[in-house]
Amino acid sequence: MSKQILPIVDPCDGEAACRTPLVREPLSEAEATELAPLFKAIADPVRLRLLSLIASHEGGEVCVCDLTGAFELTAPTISHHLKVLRRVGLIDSERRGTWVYYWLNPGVLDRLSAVLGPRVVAAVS
Amino acid sequence: MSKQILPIVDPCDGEAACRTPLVREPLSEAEATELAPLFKAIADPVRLRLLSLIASHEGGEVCVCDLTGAFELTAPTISHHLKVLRRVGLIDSERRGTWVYYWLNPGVLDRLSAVLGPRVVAAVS
DNA sequence: GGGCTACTTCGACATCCATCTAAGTAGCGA
DNA sequence: TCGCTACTTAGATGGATGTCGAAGTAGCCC
Repeated sequence: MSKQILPIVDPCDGEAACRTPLVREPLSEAEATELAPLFKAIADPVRLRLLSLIASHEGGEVCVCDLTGAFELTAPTISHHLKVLRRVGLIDSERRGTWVYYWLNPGVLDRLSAVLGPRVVAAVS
Repeated sequence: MSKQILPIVDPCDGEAACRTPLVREPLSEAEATELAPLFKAIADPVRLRLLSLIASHEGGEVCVCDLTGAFELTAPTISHHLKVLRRVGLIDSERRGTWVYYWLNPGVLDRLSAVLGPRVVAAVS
């Protein structure tokens, strides 16, 4: 009846900041300098919603035209926010004909989650 | 031999933004407005390191005097960053005699991690 | 009380940032 | 090629933010 927690997935690129949560040991200056821009990118209500709209969308990608309608903001402003998210690698985009599609880059969000939290994907033997 | 993932811990205060990760369904405007300031608070390399120093410290609390030495910044600047972290509820503090001690407020960091990530603490039957 | 230490608050300043309008680019269809 | 749609880039602007020095507050000890 003993509980056993076995981490089986580490969606990590091998860096210490990914493997070790904030709470386990002090973040180095280099790690903090690398992570801060990622958190800064999501530290805006519009970008949080954009990221969520993109990440949760059926099919994994969204046309910009589907995003602008969700906000009372001009198209350049939405474009600016998308650029911020793209610059830090959270999302990527491609033009296909008239439209531009955005999708979530896998792993990056998981890494941020892993830095903050003690939660681990676990399996049982 | 089937893997089974049973969430046993949900360090959540009951709000939707906590239970449901960003990737599962679109964040509401209210949720995004509430979460953004929290991410903004940790979206700075100095505050990330401060938070990590506090969170990972033996005994759970740290004297400010132990923090200032870790940075090449003036005391007012450190004090300012601590205030930012405290304002959003990530940390709390108390004066005991000459010194002021800071500690991590439980749950808040877990909640942010839960919003970003699909990772769940799991147990096995 | 006087002086010392440990912070915090205040005020200033330079920089960054979210937003807008206007203008630019890219594809499509007539 | 002309016009239309779908963005993106450029430039401007008001507001937020990180940092500092100086001053304020709080506790301790002589």
